[in-house]
Amino acid sequence: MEPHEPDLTAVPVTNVLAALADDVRLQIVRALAEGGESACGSFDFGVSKATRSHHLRVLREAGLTRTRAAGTSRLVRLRRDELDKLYPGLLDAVLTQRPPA
Amino acid sequence: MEPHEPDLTAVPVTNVLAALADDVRLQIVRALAEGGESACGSFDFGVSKATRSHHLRVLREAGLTRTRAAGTSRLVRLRRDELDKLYPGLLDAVLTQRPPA
DNA sequence: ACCCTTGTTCGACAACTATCGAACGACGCC
DNA sequence: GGCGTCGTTCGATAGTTGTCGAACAAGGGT
Repeated sequence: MEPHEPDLTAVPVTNVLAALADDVRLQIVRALAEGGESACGSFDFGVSKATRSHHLRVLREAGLTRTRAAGTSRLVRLRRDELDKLYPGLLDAVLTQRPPA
Repeated sequence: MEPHEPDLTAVPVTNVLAALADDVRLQIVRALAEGGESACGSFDFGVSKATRSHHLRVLREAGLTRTRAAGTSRLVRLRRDELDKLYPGLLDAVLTQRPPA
């Protein structure tokens, strides 16, 4: 089964934005941006593994991440270069933690 | 009744992104970015006026636009300065028309 | 071979959202 | 005052999405 990793240019902008417009997924993206390639299991944000798997699929199908198998785990990484090339400033704008004031 | 125009810093990023993650709303935002302040009625993107009104409210409540009454119309404008300050690069990244290839 | 760990998939369910027509309200104009 | 325009709000509906538990599949270790 192919991992469904689309060409980023083929994904409508609205899909990319929708993928980022969820708190859990944004936390995943932040963790990936900071920690680099990580196993799915490392994202414990208070949701079940079924839900986590769902969110990872949404991110993957929106062209935001790539996944590869590694033993019994799967390693996920941000497609940062492509993202920055196609949407310069988007990730930076979204990832930056804003001051609470 | 106040027009519900929140402080941008009080709006969660996910709300801003969700507001942009819709094709109709993105067209509205693009039109505003190009044409400046415009009347609600100038956005005819194949939806009813009820739906248009709904989308304009979503944009307003996400802090993306401001609305003011002007006679029988209402003029909407993009809060571009604030947006660019708080999320530098976001609008630029999203507004740029992608090459179809 | 067995089991444990890691993820995915499958319903199911609740919540949200985009859409519409119709009713309503506000304003300007004749 | 009366009418037409512009826009909002209401109620309904169909579709999408976030969430879960349970079942399943694939690997690694012992």
